[in-house]
Amino acid sequence: MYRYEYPRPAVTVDVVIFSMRADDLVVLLVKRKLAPYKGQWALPGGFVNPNESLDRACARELEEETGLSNVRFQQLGAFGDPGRDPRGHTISVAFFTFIVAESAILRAGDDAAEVAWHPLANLAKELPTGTHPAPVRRTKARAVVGKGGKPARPSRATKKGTIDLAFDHRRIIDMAQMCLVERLRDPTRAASFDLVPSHFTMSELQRVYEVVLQHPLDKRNFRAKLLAAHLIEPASASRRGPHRPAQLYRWKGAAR
Amino acid sequence: MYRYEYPRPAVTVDVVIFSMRADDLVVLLVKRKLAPYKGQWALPGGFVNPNESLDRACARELEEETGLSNVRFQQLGAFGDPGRDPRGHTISVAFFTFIVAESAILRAGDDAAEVAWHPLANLAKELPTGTHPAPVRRTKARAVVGKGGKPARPSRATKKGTIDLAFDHRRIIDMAQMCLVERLRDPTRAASFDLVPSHFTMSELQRVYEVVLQHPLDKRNFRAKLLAAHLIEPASASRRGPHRPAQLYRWKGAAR
DNA sequence: TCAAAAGTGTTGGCTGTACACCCATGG
DNA sequence: CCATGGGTGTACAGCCAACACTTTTGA
Repeated sequence: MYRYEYPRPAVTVDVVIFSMRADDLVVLLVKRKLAPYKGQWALPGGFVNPNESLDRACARELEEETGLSNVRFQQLGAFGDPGRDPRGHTISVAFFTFIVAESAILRAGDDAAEVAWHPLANLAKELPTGTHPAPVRRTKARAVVGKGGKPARPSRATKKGTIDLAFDHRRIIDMAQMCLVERLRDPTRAASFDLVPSHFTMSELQRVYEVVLQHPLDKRNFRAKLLAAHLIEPASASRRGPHRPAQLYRWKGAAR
Repeated sequence: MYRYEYPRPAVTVDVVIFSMRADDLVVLLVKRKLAPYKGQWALPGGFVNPNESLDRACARELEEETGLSNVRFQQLGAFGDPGRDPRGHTISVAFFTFIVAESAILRAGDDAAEVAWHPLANLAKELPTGTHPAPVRRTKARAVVGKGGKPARPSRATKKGTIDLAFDHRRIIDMAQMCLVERLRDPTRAASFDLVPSHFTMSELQRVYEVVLQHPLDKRNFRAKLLAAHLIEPASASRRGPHRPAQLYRWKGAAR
């Protein structure tokens, strides 16, 4: 038992980790082993320890619940509406980032019954005041890329199979997504995310952009803009499949 | 006494309110009546009450300590490094905004011995790792505006008269300033601040921009850009001093 | 030789920036 | 009539978006 002269809200951290899988923008979620929201999917996160910085708490909770380490985050903001946690007044500081799903070895631990990537499209939308909105549902695994220029309209029918998240985590994810899109517009800021493996082709990087921004990009413009930023440099050539081999690039300040 | 099963950090809010006075960018500070940092200047702020949203806590604390109300904030982020508060682990959620100093009626209350606007230039700089940096000191009340294009270099000598702030408040102010500058670049976002009174001339608004951005702007470009955004509309003409009268404008969605 | 992805330049529109002179007023 | 700030337009540069064909490879 811990005693304080004045009441204190609890403080948690929550982590939004985006990635791309099969041309879908996905988020890393854990299935809660404990109440509240037992059995529901939620963002990895948990309570901040005494004298622990927010960044450390974030890294620790992520490691405990998903097995991931060595991930660099950006702070998204604090969420403190009363009622956002049924256990009582809880303030959550949210962080977000983007990593390469393939390089992430997941291991459910601690309060997590399960860890998995979920396409954003499969998550039930937050009710934005008023009627319950139709959940987004894609016709195919292939994302909006190449769909014409505008994001695909979600189908109108409330298809079941959409996942309701615990707490206000859907809202946090929405804000993180907006923030991610914002950062991607500037290549310099975008470079602080692990959008692609250490060595990558232009097309690979471009595909990530297209999935996150939800619209197709022009190959030549993309290439030109990125090279103009002088953030990447050529490495050695690759080959693959029945195609012309592509030039590999790496980030300029890269250690490996 | 309040008891919890696990230890909890304390949660506070801090408010950075910028304004312009005599061509200086100023911040609203309170002189602390209580320990820690008793007698030192600090941002208005304080502990979050049970079941109080962060925004409400922010508004309440501001009102209690400075007498200001009806101020709309933007969240800056959470600051939670252990050691930032000598009383123990404390997480602060910071907010910021810009208001018109002239329309603000200040009244020190609560834990504040005094409330006052302070030019940013008078605040001691944060030590950025390494040697103690020279505090900024302006030669005149006139800010950097018209100084050539680049911000003025601070003089090298550690002039006394600079104010050391409590806690990590200097750092918070620095981040808030960066964020404010960022927002001002887009007129749409800038409109969410009270940069000028309800009716204002182009020059008045431009002067605010120049003080915040710390460099002079071109009159014609400024005017053109702002009118192109369709955010303001002409009101009725004014006159003043021995000059040609200036057109008054107001924000388009404005109530009054 | 075919399918599939890689690679490559130019153009037009828009946006930002630099720049100088006349105007209306009060004193 | 003069000092003071108000008001106006144009020209160039850089950035972004649109656009189509050739190249290289494996099958």
